[in-house]
Amino acid sequence: MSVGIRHDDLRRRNRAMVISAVRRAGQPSRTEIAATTGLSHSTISAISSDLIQEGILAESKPSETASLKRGRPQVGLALNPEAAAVVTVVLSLNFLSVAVIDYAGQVIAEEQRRLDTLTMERDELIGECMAIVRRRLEDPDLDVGSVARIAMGIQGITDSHARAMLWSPITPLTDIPFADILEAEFGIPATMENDCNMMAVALQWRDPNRYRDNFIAILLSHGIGMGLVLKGELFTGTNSSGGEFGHMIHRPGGALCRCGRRGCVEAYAGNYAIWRSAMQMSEDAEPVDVGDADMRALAAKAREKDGAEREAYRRAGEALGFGLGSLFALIDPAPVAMVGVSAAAFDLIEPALREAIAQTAGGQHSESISFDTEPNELPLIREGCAIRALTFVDQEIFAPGVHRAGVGKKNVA
Amino acid sequence: MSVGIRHDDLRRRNRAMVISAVRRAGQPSRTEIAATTGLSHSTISAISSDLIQEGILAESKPSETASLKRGRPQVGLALNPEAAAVVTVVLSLNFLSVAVIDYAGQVIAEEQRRLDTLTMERDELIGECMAIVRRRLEDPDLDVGSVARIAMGIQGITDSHARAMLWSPITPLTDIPFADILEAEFGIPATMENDCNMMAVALQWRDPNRYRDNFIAILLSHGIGMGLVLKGELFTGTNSSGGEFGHMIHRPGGALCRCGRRGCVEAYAGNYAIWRSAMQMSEDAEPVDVGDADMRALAAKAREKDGAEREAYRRAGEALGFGLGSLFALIDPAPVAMVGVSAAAFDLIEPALREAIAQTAGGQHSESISFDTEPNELPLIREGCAIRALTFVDQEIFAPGVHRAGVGKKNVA
DNA sequence: AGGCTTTTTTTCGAGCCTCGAAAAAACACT
DNA sequence: AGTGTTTTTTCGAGGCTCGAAAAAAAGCCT
Repeated sequence: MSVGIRHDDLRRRNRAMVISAVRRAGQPSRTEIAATTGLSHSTISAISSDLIQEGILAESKPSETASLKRGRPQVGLALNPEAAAVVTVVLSLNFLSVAVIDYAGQVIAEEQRRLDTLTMERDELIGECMAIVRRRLEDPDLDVGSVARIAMGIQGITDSHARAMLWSPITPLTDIPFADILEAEFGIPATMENDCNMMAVALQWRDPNRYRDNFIAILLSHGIGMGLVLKGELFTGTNSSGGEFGHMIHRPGGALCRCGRRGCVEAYAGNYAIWRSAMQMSEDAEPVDVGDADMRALAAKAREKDGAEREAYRRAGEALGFGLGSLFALIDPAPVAMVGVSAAAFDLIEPALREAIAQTAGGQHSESISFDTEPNELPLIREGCAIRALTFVDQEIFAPGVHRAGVGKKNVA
Repeated sequence: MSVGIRHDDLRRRNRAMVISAVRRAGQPSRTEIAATTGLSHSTISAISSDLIQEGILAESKPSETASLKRGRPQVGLALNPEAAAVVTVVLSLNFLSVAVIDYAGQVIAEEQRRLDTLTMERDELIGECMAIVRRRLEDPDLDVGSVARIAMGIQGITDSHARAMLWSPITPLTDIPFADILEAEFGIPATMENDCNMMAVALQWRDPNRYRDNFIAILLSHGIGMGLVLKGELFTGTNSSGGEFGHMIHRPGGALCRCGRRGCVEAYAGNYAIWRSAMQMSEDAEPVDVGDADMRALAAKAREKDGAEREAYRRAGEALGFGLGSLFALIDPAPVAMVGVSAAAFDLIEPALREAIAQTAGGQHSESISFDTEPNELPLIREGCAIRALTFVDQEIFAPGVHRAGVGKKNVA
């Protein structure tokens, strides 16, 4: 079965545990770390001493409130911002955004660009992505050698190994191995992440109380995406990024979906579907791209008076509700975050959604279903990418299996 | 987050690894174990020497083919059958079955009983279960002290901690904490497992090549159940045993399901649903219990000539296909095992099922979807329970966190 | 038969790692 | 300045795994 535990793994894992504890807590003292990890003070002392010498951690001021207490004051441990850096690249419809983030998680540089993703050629699209990253890496203020990871996020389907974009609504192009391309271009390990998965990662980071072990992040935008966390871990499919919630079948043979099939949840709840329904177009009408401003206007109209607009949102809620109900039948109910422009219209969606859920098996524990909304997905996606990349550095570079990064390599004094 | 690794955990885990390697391989030599676990020969030697002295393992003849080779012959290690025993209890419609199984996995005693589960009172049902277990435990041939675990399996929903039956189609009774009752009665740790989950466990055990990391076991019987294995681990819901595939919504507001809701997959594909449809009864008709013999006759009739019977199976296939398609949209396609009486009629179901799947997002990787059928669910459920219980003994009793079972306690010389 | 080769298993010392106890350090309070 | 309190480091003990070497148990060959 799985492989045995070697003796060296022990230190590796406990090192990773200490780093992770510091990343979570911000400026914990050694005593606090000992408490949260369950390891002894001596062990924490030894490990943190190593990490400080390697330039991964740095001592900082203790937490302010501590000065009121008696006894030797706690010494805070913090991530050394200069220990490494990561780059996030978020590619969304007509928009490309890059950020450089230090090891402590602070954004130290960023750049954004508008581009016409829907019509760009393959080489052009890849070229733009490479160019913007190169510009950031050539910044004289940045020590390129310290960049340890690039995490790219994209709306669409990625493969389960986070290497390639398989399909995306923002471009007709398919199967672009962005991770490999980035690695070849810059010699820095890279991943290609799904946008909704990164939203889920970010939510878990922002509010670990609400989003801990099991929760769902749903992107209500042009398409419908989902990031799913089960047992505290991001759930991905076996071949792809998985969680194609938007393409669960709501009504067999029903409305035409952007994916070419019929009756998907998205064909009722995606922006284009709501628009199509509000305009009283046929369910077979070709999906069209609707701007955020138009969607906001539509929501306003639906709030104003009863009519086709309100009915369109009602149908979207119904589709989402039955979809969630089916999902909940499989995994049991969990907190849900609705993200994206249509999350701002959740007031219009919610009644029908709750009504539909109540008709499903998942509805029986409806008390544990609660919804939160966040209209702006981009900051979440970037934050998720950053956390993904930083966690990789924590675990794979600063706590490697072979004691490689140890003695010799001091990134920073 | 999660807790650090103490030094003692190391031995515990490697002990568990060795035991598990022996259980999988049957009679591996120390060298083989070293190869599969990745641990050194010295470590394996030390651990297996401990385990033999504690009576958990025993040396046996080497594999027969080895005698042809030169060099010191391998000594096979096997589980000591007398090291412990477990009891499995499987409760299904009108049928109760108990087995006592030795540590090596051999059935050493069993007993079966017919009873009218649908009409029995709570005390009566519990009483019958306790009585049959007590009879087996009082068997003079059995050393009661060696019974280390009771695993009970039941058709229906159990809680996620495997303590209680929450709801079951075989009885109107609900919320029976069988695990607690068994523990209180016999002082032996017990669990209450879901039948489909145990089917999945058994399939993984029987054919680890086909059923390894991701697969689905579906019970086609009176109701529709599912056991789901993802990333090699049984997937359960957060509140319940989860995987209520049968109650995903196929057609919102559609046919009446036994659960009282409308449009569930089961309301089209459960035995009662196929029967109802074949008899051209209304979709609102109250679900009735259909015997296995009647179902087999129905399938024969459907094969014989086109008509309402064949159409009923077609509809069942369609519902299952769309349901699987939605499931595959979430988790990506995986091998499927169809179990239960209607699995014998899978030839009637499959065409419509494949057609429906092809219309869903999950259908795009249809090459990786393959179906296997197994008409008889009971042996699978019992086998799953046995493996569950034995694995528990392996991990929690013979490789405990605190080095308790070590020096003092010799179950057997 | 007896020595040689081959393969498996055990033994032994070295090197790590974690832990508990005790010591040291750093500050507040009196 | 002395005392009390809390945090951090130091130190020795005990375990664990590993690699190398030795021992064991065959078959093979002359």
